[in-house]
Amino acid sequence: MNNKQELPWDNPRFRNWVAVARACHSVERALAGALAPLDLKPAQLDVLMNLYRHPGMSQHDLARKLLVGRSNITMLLPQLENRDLLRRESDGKDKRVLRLSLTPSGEALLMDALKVYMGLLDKVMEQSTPAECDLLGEQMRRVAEALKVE
Amino acid sequence: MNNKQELPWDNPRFRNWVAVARACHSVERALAGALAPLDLKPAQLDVLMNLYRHPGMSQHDLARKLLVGRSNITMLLPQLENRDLLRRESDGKDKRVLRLSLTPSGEALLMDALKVYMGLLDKVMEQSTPAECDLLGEQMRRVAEALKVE
DNA sequence: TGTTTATTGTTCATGCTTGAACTATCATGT
DNA sequence: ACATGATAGTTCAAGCATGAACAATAAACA
Repeated sequence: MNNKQELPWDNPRFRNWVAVARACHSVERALAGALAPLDLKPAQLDVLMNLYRHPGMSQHDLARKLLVGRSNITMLLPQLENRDLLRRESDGKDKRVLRLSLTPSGEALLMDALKVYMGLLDKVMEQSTPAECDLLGEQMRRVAEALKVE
Repeated sequence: MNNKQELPWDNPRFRNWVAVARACHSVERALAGALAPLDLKPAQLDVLMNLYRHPGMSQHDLARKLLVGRSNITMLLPQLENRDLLRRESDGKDKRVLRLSLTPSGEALLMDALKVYMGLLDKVMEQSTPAECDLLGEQMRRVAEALKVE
C-alpha cells in the first residue's frame, strides 16, 4: 500500500502541466527583463496589444480580456495615458464607459515591444515545429475554454 | 505596404504562445479558488510540492527551483512554519543554511491539495490525449531549458 | 594565520494585484 | 414618471513579490 503509486507526478497531465507553468513563469520573467529598456512591463504590453486589436474597448471589456480585476485596469491606465500611449474618451451614448484607443506613439511603442517579444519567442520555441506549435496552441485554447463559462 | 503582413498575430509562435499565457493565467486563478478551502495559495503549494520531492533543501535552492527571489522565500516560509506544515533546521556543517522539510501534517495537507489540483487538471485537459499531453510537456521543458543557463 | 571574496538568509521600501465598498449612470418594469 | 436593480469606473486597505542593502558565515588564497 505505497501511496507513491498514485502520486500526481506519475500522471501525465500533472507532470506536463507543471512544465507548462514553469515555462510560462520563465518566459514572463525573461520578457520583463527584455522589455525593461522600453520602460514597459508585461502587463502594460498586454494592455497595448489588446487595444491595438480591439480599439474602442471599454475598461470593463479590457479587464475581462486580460483576466484581471477592473480596479487593476483603473490603476494601470493612467501611467500609460500620461505617457501619451493611449487615450480615454468618454462614450457619447453611455456616460459611464470610457472608450480606449492607442495613440500613434502608443502604437509605435507597441511595435517595438512586439519585436522584442517575437525575438524572445523565436529563441525559446526554436525547437518546436510549426505543427507542434499549432497543436500546443490548440490544446491551450481548449484549456482556456474549459474555464471560461463557469 | 500594409504592415499587417508582418504582424506577430500571423506568426504561429506568437499566436500560440499568447494562448499558452492565457491558459496558464486561467488555471492559476482557478487553482487559487479551488485551494481556498484549504487556506493555501498556489505559491504555498509550490513550496510544499518541492519540499516533498526534495526534502532537506536550503532556502536558496528552493528559491531557484521556484524561479523566485530569496527574500520571497523568507517571507513565505514563516506562515507555513507557524502552521506546523514544515520545519526549518539549521545545517550542522554550514551555519548559514537552513534545511527544509515537511512535517507529517504538511505532507497530509499537500496530499489534499494535490487531489484538488489533479481534479482541476483532469477537467481542464480532458480533451487532450496522453500523447498530446506528453508532447506539450516536452515542448515546455525545452522552453524552460532555453532560458535556463543565461 | 589573516585578508579578501562569495554565499545564505533577512530586512525594508517599492510597486503590483486584488476584492470590497462607493458613486454615477443606465435599464427594467410597473 | 418612479422605484428597483444592474453596470462602469474609482478608491482604498491588504497581501505578495521584487531587488537592493545588510549581517553572519564560509571559502580561497596570500
